[in-house]
Amino acid sequence: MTPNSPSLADPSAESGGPGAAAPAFSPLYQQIKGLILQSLQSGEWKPGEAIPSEMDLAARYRVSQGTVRKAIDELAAEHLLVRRQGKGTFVATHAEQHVQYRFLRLMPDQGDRQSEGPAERNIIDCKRLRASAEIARALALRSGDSVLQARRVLSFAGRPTILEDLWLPGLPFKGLTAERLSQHHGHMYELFETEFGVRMVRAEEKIRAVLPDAAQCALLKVGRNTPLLSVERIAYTYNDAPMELRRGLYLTDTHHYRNVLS
Amino acid sequence: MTPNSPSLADPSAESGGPGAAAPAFSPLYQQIKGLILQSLQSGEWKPGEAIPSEMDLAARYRVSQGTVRKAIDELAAEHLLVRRQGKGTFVATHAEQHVQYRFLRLMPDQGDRQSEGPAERNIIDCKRLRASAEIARALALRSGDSVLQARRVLSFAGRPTILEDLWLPGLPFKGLTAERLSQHHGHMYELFETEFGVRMVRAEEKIRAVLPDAAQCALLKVGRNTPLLSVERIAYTYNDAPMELRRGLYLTDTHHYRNVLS
DNA sequence: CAGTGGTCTAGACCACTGG
DNA sequence: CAGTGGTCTAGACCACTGC
Repeated sequence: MTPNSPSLADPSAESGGPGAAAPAFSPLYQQIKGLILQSLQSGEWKPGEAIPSEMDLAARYRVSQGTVRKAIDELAAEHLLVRRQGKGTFVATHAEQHVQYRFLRLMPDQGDRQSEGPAERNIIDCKRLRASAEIARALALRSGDSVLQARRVLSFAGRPTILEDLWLPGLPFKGLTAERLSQHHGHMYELFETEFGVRMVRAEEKIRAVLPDAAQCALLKVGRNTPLLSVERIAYTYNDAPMELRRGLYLTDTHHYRNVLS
Repeated sequence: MTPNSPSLADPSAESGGPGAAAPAFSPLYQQIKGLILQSLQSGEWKPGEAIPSEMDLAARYRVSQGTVRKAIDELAAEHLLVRRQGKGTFVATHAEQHVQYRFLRLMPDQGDRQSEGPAERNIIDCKRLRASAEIARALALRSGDSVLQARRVLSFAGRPTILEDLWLPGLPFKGLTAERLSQHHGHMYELFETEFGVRMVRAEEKIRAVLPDAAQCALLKVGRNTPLLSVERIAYTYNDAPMELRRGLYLTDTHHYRNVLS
């Protein structure tokens, strides 16, 4: 293959118009990355499974192993793939012990999550309804589209600590019910993966300090003057499609939201 | 050089004892990375300056360009170096427009920071004192060691929004005064870099929701029942040495703390 | 032992910057 | 135009896993 010729895919193929972008050189390994991404999206390789070896992929795409390697490097850095020396490269999954809490940043002030024990999950509510304009915008739907809303409380050591409301697009999550959620032991994103083929790969959170309303007080068993962390999350699957809106209230008297700036 | 022989540095050199670690194979590029890191710490290459070209470094360390490249790749991923195609590789600095706010995650709900305009900074207080046990622990000092404490208010569009207390180890920041802080226009970490040779490279934050005390209310001009975001930060320089403890109170009625989970 | 990912090299060529 | 980082290749060898 001629080096540097964008022959596998051409991201410069735009609709044109005034002020169209420059020729947009795209390195080979980026194109390979795109092809691997496509296979991940299409479900050719499922979460937890091994993808073909670097040599196999190099042969398949007619490039050198080093080029495939660089593509996989980036996908591994984005946590879409996991490399295991001597074994292979695997599709990342939420059903792994050490990745379980990648998206939950609330930590106990003393000790770690191990010592704290597993969270107790209580589904309060789960129903289908029509998306409001606000929900629709967040999930890239249209107002009135079917959405699934759920509410739950997470408790640590018997103490209610997190109250979460979440909204999911109705179509991809057809068949999800309160029973299904309650019966499932383990993490929600694990269920989404195995039952609905929806893998969350990235999320954005907006955090504020708020005071709870009466209903929230009752569920968290706190007074009206207890300041709470409001955490609004939008989670995305492959190709940046929003797949979940989640609004959490965190009690932060014995826990804190941990963040690393780098 | 013989491949894979850890001849440049030997991280396995430990104090021994029972349960001492295995031989600890260390790849060449990691050793090169360590050497570059040393040059950064020692100030051989200063923030904003270019480091030698990849070819020069390869010759200097007697390895191939590819090995140097991989070392630089990691340092660039950690934001310690910045690559600029056609120009060179530069030591990262806080004195760059697009990196200005890497450590401040508070964003306006509407618009971006550009439209909001620059923050107004008011130094309330700045004094030297002896470290309490708590402060000493956070900064890896001993109780009673000299520390510098400062308090300031940041306002956006004339509205007080952030109240910050910060503690710095006395020794590295000898000569820092309230005047120096007030006169400096621009960012604090920029001042630390240029005036004291202390470059912050990483930080950890613990976030909680709290209610303010009377003094905090007065400075932020809010009522006692206004929930605020409490952000406790420890910032680290090279080699993970803590160099700053900062406690911030953020008003989140028109702003939010933004975080990306990936 | 074969198969996997991980490291290292040497060399060619490309894209970008600035004099 | 020379110098820099960026890409790509081909091949050798190392470290780790599991049969």
